[in-house]
Amino acid sequence: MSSESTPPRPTDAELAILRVLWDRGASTVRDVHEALESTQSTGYTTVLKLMQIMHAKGLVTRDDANKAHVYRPAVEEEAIQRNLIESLLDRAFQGSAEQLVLRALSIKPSTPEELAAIRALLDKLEDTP
Amino acid sequence: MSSESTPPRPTDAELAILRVLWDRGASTVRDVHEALESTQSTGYTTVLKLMQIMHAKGLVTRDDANKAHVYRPAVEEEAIQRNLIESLLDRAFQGSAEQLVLRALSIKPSTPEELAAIRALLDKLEDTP
DNA sequence: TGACATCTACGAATAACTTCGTATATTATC
DNA sequence: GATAATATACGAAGTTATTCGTAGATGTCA
Repeated sequence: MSSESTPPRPTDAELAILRVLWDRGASTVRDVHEALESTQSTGYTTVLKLMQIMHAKGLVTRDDANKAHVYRPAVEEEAIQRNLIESLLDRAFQGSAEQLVLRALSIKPSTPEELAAIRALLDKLEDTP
Repeated sequence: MSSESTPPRPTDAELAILRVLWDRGASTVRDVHEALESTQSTGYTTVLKLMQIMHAKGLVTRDDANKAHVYRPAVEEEAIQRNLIESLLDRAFQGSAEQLVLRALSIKPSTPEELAAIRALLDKLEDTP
């Protein structure tokens, strides 16, 4: 039954747009463009074109009832994150999630709360193998 | 003093070659090509060209004393891994290393030993803030 | 030395991603 | 309804990554 269609891999520009959509929810091109303006400096039509491409790829859905089309993410943030991590595991960590985790934890100083959250997950993983 | 020159970002093909060099140590183009053959099916001159580009970029060093040049990695595996993780953090996790760790841990079932290693690192992080 | 194998150098084709200008359609406003 | 504002659609250029064929240099060995 499970037809697990491999979620498409977003490019960098696409990922930036997806993040806006995940954060804001349904948005017009203008919304996304303004949200990205603080960080990047891409033209309006560039964002438009990218979102059209993403629509063709099935990364977003689109409601064109009104003049300004409204876009929504068609992929789950968690699924994309999982994909990106698996790709990174294959390419740079020989598949070892633990190496990646160790490396990630040593990059940034974490707050006690964050460390506690990770510890809690470890507990759960050890309990239910 | 620290002139922390940002390590260059390897592409996918470059990363595959770097992994061979990290594993095997000093290698000729032929060595790398043969090592990659099991996984990919890239032509010899393709690998050659890539390694020449990597040399120009400073990703590898080269000893051309003999006819077959000998290449060595010029960047540390750990530094590249750190870079890739930081890039992924910025692009997909809003900088939250914890989210990435939690996601990574939930992907693959880990052995008790691996979980213990992570736990040990957590202990260390909590002890020395 | 001469024939053969092996290597590097180089140019160039292909594909993917990103960018934006221009044209055209739609909506709002006076 | 005319004008301005705003939207989409489309084509195309620039960049980067990947690929490989061919030419020329270098080494091997009988």
